[in-house]
Amino acid sequence: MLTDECRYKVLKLLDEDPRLSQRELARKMGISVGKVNYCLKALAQKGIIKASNFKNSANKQAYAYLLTPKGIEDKARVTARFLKVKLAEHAALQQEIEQLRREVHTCAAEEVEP
Amino acid sequence: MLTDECRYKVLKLLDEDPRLSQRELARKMGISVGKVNYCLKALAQKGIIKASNFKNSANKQAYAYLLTPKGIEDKARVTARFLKVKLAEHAALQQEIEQLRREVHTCAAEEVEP
DNA sequence: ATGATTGTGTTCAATCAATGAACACATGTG
DNA sequence: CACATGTGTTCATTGATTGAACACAATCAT
Repeated sequence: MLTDECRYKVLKLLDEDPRLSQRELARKMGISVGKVNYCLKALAQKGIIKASNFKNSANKQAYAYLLTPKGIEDKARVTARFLKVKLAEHAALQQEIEQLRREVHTCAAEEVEP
Repeated sequence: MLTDECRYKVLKLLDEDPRLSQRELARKMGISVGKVNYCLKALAQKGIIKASNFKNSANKQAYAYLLTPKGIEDKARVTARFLKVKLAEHAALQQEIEQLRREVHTCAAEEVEP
């Protein structure tokens, strides 16, 4: 896939340091190299990142994955969207926690009375 | 699988209404019937729930999935554990949101300056 | 009565994201 | 030169999840 979360994290990390290898990205993101590779290709195809010397270079060793102007724009958009989702999650979680607190109390009560 | 989340939700819903069908459970939990069936069997095998007339009954139409005493105990334990996890998630989310807020601001700034 | 419809639980082949070992290549090292 | 290390890339395998299909029971309509 290429979820918003993945997209956001990749762009954030590459914006901070475009010279991260796919394995470093994988480690920092907590996903596999295969998935990182897939995401990078997807983002490159969308023109969101540009790998310096992608595919036909004499120096195949390492790439720098640079955000294109479109990429910077996209990063802002995705980040904002992601924030929105997280805020919603936060609110939902808050409610769920309240519910859980009540559950814990009633369960504890049930536990006592035989 | 039989995650804590699944376990908690099933026990909560069945505690509220043991007469829920597997399809109703699936709908309320947002998962497939197959998974519900799997979870119920797992919980039954653990002795956490007991299906009235499970497997060898004249009336095969519908079961009531009742929490056993062990089930009630388990529900309390799982709920507490689940609450703990959710609180941790909540804290993590809070930090992530802070981070995102900063990101949004810097991105917006970058957007302006050419 | 009997056929049709609805509602059970159950099964299991198919799906699909995700993994990570394996590969080809390039560079650095001894 | 050989060897180790570090790239990106590939792809068979894994494993959870799905949901259509099935057998059975009860109810409804004719």
